[in-house]
Amino acid sequence: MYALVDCNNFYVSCERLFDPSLLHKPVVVLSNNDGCVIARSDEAKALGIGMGVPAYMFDSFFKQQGVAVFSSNYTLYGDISDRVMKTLASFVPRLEVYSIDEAFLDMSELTYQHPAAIGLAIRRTIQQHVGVPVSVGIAPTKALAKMANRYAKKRCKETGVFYAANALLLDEMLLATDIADIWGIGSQYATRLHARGITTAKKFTELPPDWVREQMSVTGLRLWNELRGLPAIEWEAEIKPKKNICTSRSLGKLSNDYSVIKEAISNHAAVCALKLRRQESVCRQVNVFIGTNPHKTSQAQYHHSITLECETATNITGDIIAYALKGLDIIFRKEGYLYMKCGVMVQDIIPEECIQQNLFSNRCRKKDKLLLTAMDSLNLAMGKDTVRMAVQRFDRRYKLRADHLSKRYTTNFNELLKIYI
DNA sequence: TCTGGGGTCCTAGGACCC
DNA sequence: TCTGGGGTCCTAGGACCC
Repeated sequence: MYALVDCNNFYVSCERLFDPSLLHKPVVVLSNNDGCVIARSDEAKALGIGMGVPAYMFDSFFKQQGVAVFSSNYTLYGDISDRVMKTLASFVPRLEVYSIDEAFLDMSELTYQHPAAIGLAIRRTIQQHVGVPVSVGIAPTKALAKMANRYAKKRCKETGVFYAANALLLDEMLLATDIADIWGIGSQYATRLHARGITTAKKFTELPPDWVREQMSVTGLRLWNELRGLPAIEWEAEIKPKKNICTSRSLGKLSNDYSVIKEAISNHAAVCALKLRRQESVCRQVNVFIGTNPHKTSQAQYHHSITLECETATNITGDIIAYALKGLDIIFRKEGYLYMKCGVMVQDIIPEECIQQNLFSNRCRKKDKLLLTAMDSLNLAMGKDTVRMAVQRFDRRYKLRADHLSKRYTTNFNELLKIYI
């Protein structure tokens, strides 16, 4: 038996934590650069604000309806997420953190307690210890637990917990779940299934397996088995090292200033290198990409990327920046284009201890490593941009929009919540 | 009348997730 | 002025090997 615990409207709940006046009011959180809506409170959903809608189109609507708007504050959300996960871990021997606001719990060893009672206890404890509301779905497989969670949000608003305890309840849930709301069925598959008259999860489970395999590959077949109660999706308790690491951002405003883009690419490359070091990996390829604004169809479009092979697998900031800038130099076209976004991706990632030294290199890795360790620990202790490479500069000339940013209440001493008495 | 039978690796593209 | 930023897995087809 598995449980899926999911925080309700997570980013919104994080903002409400430090401003209770936001409770029962429409609240939205925007993506980076205040681009589009990525989290909505129930009240905002009820106003018809869709997921992913461009924020600028709703400016006046937000004002008119009294919608509270926030820029995304990942420092805050990350810290609240850690607290939720730590609390969840205290309930079960096996926990799989699935995303910033969701985790699977293996309930199979907790036979001395009723699963629904555990679900209720989890919800109560998280509310009390962290302060964000969660929903709990409990069922025999991961895909069914996902579905049960959704079902709990819709049908069990009071308790926030749904336990698919028997075949009858499972069937009820499968019948009530739209095909498009199944985990693993996106818009493409939903359309294909609809065309065949498959509208509910129940009907999906009644399809012949050969058809599912042919139309939706082994992934679809796994899902089919899962929804019939047969576990087919693996349990991933430990966090696996990433196979690709990407850092990219909008530039904040359109630009074709090579030196500004160079600065941005250097910063993205440095973050990639740091992410590599954190998971004790090195990469053998560096990819750099730039692009104009695809929404501005009236303007000339240019999207290009290039991948460079590293001489030796590396996670050294200076190396990754050098490769990225070399790539940028090759793909950058100034005349006629205005760039909106750029980024760096490191690929072909292997564990740090597997580095094959280049036979002709006289590089001293030990020295590099000492320098980077010093740099990382300084940045950890004194703020993330304290020590940086010269090309990254200190006078950021590109800046994301974040006009509605809340404080980093839980992670920065200067931004603690102030209470006046 | 008639052109083997295995493999592996890589890439691009398509689907999905949060 | 203004539309995010990450990831994963699977498949088909081509190149190449013996």
